[in-house]
Amino acid sequence: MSKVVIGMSGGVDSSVAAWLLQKQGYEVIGVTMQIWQDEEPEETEENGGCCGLSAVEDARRVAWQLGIPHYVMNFKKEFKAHVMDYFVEEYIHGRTPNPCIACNRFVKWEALLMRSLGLGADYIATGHYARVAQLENGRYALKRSATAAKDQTYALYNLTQEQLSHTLMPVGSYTKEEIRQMAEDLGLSVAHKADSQEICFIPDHDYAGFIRRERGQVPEPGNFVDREGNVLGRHKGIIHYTVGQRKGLNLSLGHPVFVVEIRPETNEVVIGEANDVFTDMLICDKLNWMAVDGLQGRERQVTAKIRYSHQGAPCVIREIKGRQVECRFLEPVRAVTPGQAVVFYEEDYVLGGGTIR
RNA sequence: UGGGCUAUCGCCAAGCGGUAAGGCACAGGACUUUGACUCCUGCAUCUCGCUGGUUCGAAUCCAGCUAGCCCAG
Repeated sequence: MSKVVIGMSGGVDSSVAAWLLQKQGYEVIGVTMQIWQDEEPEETEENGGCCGLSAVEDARRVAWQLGIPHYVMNFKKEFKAHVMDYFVEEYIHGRTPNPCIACNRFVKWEALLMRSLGLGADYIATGHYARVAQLENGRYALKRSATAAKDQTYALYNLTQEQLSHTLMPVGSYTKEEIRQMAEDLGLSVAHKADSQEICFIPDHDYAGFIRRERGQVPEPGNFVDREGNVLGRHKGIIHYTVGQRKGLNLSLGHPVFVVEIRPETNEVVIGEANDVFTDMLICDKLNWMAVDGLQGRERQVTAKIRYSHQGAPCVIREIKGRQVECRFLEPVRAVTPGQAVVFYEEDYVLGGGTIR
């Protein structure tokens, strides 16, 4: 019997995932990762399923209901190094990070998988809405979940072949509604728990304040300028902004204006009209290939997602010097943002992805 | 200290005697395993620079005052 470690967040999805694996005949071991929470989870408020504060208690209860062992593993060091520090560093440099992607690659997989294999497990599993498949070319690739409404492959594009080969994602074949229904039928206490959302390690949503506390320094105010260089006003420091942003600029120009570019070298935030935030090209680096082993010099027509909640847009990708990929969209896309991930899809498979620069 | 113009929500701005449009900004909510975008709701009532007057009724008419702008000195 194959042994699988399931990462249990205390949410509905991973809870049902554990049961599905059990039903499929695996020897299931529940593990909840402690990544940023304080030792004393006193604030047991409803805080979502991914990595909320009530994670350990809820996960333990579910494991007991399913009759599987449950352990808590501490990954705070890894989380701090690969997620929190990365998050702060990106903002300081005027980019907009996606902490969930880093957390998946380095904490949920790299760290948890290594420790699980060390414990004699064959696989690790999660409650993500995605599917893992081995293709005819021998490579492993993520396949979109059965429902377009809930697909989390974007946040997982950075997983390696090694990691994918030891990964199971049982809920990827179902809809969110079906999963909730199963949880209810099983009588799981977390059946109606709210979905997770927002940055888990910044519950108050004040990420600028978080960066200030982590860095111990206040971001420098600077100028808002238009594309001609005219000064339009003062900004609070570049960490407060991201490309495409409208709210919080405090600029009253009679019509809505948006951030079109952040210039860390001059500490300027460039402001433009709604149209100015559309572009038809982007360049990305730090590529991770999945369904294929690189582009081998040829161009490919793919569908690219430039943010988590993006329906995807058709584009042509090709390799350029410096191990980078150029992506030309057939129709302009809104707010291409440095630091965010671009993920390429062919059919329902993740071809690969990279970091927008 | 001659003449002219203007003073309505944080910004812009409708209103022209009948009981304060709208946009931007801002706040709250929805959406969302990132940041955003988007959507919904709210946002001047001892109130329309101040003080009086005319009128059944004034932000809207009249007078004076104050402030700012422009043109002349």
